Amino acid sequence: MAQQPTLKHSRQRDAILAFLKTRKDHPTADTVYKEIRTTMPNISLGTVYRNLSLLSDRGEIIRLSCDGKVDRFDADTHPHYHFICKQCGCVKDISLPYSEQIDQLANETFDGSITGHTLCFEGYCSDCIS
Amino acid sequence: MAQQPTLKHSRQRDAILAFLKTRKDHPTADTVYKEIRTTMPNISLGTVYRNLSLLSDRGEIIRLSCDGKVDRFDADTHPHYHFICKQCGCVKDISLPYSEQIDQLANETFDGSITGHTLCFEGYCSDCIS
DNA sequence: GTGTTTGCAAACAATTTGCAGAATT
DNA sequence: AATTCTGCAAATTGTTTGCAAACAC
Repeated sequence: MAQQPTLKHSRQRDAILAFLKTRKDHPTADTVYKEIRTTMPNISLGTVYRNLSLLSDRGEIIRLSCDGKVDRFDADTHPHYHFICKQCGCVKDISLPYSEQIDQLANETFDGSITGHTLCFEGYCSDCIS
Repeated sequence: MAQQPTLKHSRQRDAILAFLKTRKDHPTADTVYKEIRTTMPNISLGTVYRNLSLLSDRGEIIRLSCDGKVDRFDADTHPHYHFICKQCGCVKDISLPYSEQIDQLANETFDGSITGHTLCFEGYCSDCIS
């Protein structure tokens, strides 16, 4: 779709990607911003948003829109499912195998072309149950 | 969760629900607003939002957050799956049976309690393919 | 009459964007 | 030197909220 302009290196982008790789809790842009700022104090929120978009456009990270309000980001790019807690809003990975067959199945009766799907479970996380 | 205050009748709410029942394309709040305004010119956008939230809280309609940006609303409240077009953004119903088993399956390895899921397919709709 | 709902406008939260200067190739 | 990238601030978008008047029961 969008042709890629030559990509230049940037300390900021490196830091963002590196940080995301250390986290399994699917941070929001704001969380990324606040964390990175502890080691790189003048990074701006705009830069964080720009790089998160750039990275997810290039498939180096995944953008999650589970809750319909805040986007979250995941450095684990292999297709997998998520869970969102109705109480605290935390997002976790679900260890079910990703099913390509369901796309075929859906395609059979669909007047168009299905290329993938996102599946988000909801309920209460272990912390919110107790 | 939230205790229900006695519900009073409102022409606006009736109109919104009636309108939604005539549509299968999962309109956004803004679409609802613009449509209703053709027959009820001084309805306000705030009222539309308030009633859409109220109706979905009461389970009379469903709020869809497929694309992570705009919410859409559906008067068809029985659990079913959706499709969103990567090109034009239209949202359509998918005629796959809703699977309760998948929640059980996910629950088996999940440290918490899963109560449901939302599944959204993506790809290109018939109009965008040609 | 009491309490809910409305219209309006202002407030809000998340995200995007324009621009001049800094960094990368 | 040519471009991309950054910081900053202002702009945009979608949605929520406070308030006084209007409406429903």
